Amino acid sequence: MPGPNRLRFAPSPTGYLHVGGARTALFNWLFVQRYGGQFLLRIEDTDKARSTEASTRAIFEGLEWLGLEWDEEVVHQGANLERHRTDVQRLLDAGKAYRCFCTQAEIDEQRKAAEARGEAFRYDRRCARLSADEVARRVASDMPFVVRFAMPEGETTWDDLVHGPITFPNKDIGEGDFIILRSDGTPIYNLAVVSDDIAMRITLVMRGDDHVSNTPKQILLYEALGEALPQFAHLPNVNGPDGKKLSKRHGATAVGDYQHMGILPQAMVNFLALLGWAPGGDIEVMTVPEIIERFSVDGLSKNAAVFDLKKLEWMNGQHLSLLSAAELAPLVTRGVVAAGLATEAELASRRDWYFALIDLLKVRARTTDDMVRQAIPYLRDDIDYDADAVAKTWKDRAGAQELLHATRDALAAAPSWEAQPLEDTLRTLAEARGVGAGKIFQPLRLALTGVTASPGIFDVLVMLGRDRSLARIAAAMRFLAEKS
RNA sequence: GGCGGUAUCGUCUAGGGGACUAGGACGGGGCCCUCUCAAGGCCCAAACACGGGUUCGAAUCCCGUUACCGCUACCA
Repeated sequence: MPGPNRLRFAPSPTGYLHVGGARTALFNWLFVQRYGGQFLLRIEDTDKARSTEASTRAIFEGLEWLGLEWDEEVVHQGANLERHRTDVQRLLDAGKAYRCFCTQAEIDEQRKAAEARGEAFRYDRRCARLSADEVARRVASDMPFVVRFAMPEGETTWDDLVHGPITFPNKDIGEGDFIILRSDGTPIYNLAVVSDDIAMRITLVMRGDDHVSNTPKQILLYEALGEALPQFAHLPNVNGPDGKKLSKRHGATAVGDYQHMGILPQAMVNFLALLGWAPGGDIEVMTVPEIIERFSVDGLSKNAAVFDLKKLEWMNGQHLSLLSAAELAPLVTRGVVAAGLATEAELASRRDWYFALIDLLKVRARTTDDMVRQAIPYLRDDIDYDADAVAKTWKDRAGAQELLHATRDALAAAPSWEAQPLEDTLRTLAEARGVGAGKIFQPLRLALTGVTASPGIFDVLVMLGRDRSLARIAAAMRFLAEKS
């Protein structure tokens, strides 16, 4: 096999980068990382009406976030119009394509008639039978035409890297002699793709399953052009929970949405990689280098996969735990600052404390957004009490008040403000009062954090510090006094 | 309608003729740990779409049926 692998991801810039596209890009990238070669990016912007600059940017941003760096310059398909026309001309010169002067209305009529007869429509190639003189005369008189590919007899087969051999009888490919050049002189998708893949010296076309029926057309085009064929690999679709193509109706579909939900790019990559590929063993949580090391085309599966948000969140939690506080800090800081909980400078000024907080929160969070939410009691001066928690934990207001009072006195008298002495203090208090330690911890937790779920109570006390802890308890007592 | 693709627990999948009383993971249920919540550990429920072959033997190979998906444009 000559030359290095050259693969490309070729999205059309008609929206954001959705998870299916990201998965396709990822597999192309993984193949190159694993087997060597180049991963190229081509923007298929020949449909001017639907293509936007903003969505091109969104695609770049999505790929960059995932860490899927591409090689060489980005190719914009729209810039290659001249080559596309030249390739059409080559086909025309070689007699592999011909001008068709049938109007849209005529074709529609034929199509309708065929349907009425219950038959599949196929172009009757009447224009292929026009004499050279007649064609010249019509062209000279400025009669509009499209260029059609002259479909050969026989059948077209390729050995798909994921599906194995796939064969199409040529008579069943599309509507017969398909159009390759519009009457306005612009190329149709299949021609543009082939022309570009040849120019980019692509050796493996790895794309979504929805392209399998385009493949025989493209193979025929390569052959008519006298060019060597690349290999093909068609990845199964990514569907929503109802088994239908993933769409907005299913919730977040853009990779950017997951970034904003606090999903880690490495978790997204890990999750996406497992959608349609399996390493073979029982390993699931992997770093990107581990995925690359294990990646193999043999592990690609043929069947469509359903995107399961629950599993993504679980996986994100796994990756969160894998990262150090230092690695997580920039991500969490962004959220903390955006939520107006603290400034970057404030966090930097007590770095050790901040990192300790991150370590405490990361194990009980599934996203970085969760961490920001859970960090609130430690960053704000005042806290709100969760209504349900108050109703349950401080049900007996007078009793709770009295208990908090005793707790505060005990804590205020603690020999030092560290986890172990604080634990000894509170357990001694519980014993003295003849109650289980939990009976003291929960009301205290609510006073300290406003909620019933938090890290261990001694860690909370330490994170809050002596002054703030005692102040919180005092505030809770005032709250209870007012309410009773 | 035609053509193509796919078919293992609810979901992601392992499995490529005997190692399958079908394994792992998410999710669900239970227990343990425990100051709560997570994390972690242990356990439970849960699948080879159906029908024919081939074979001593089929989740694995072949054919058919069914279901689902895709394509069937002067969209990409």
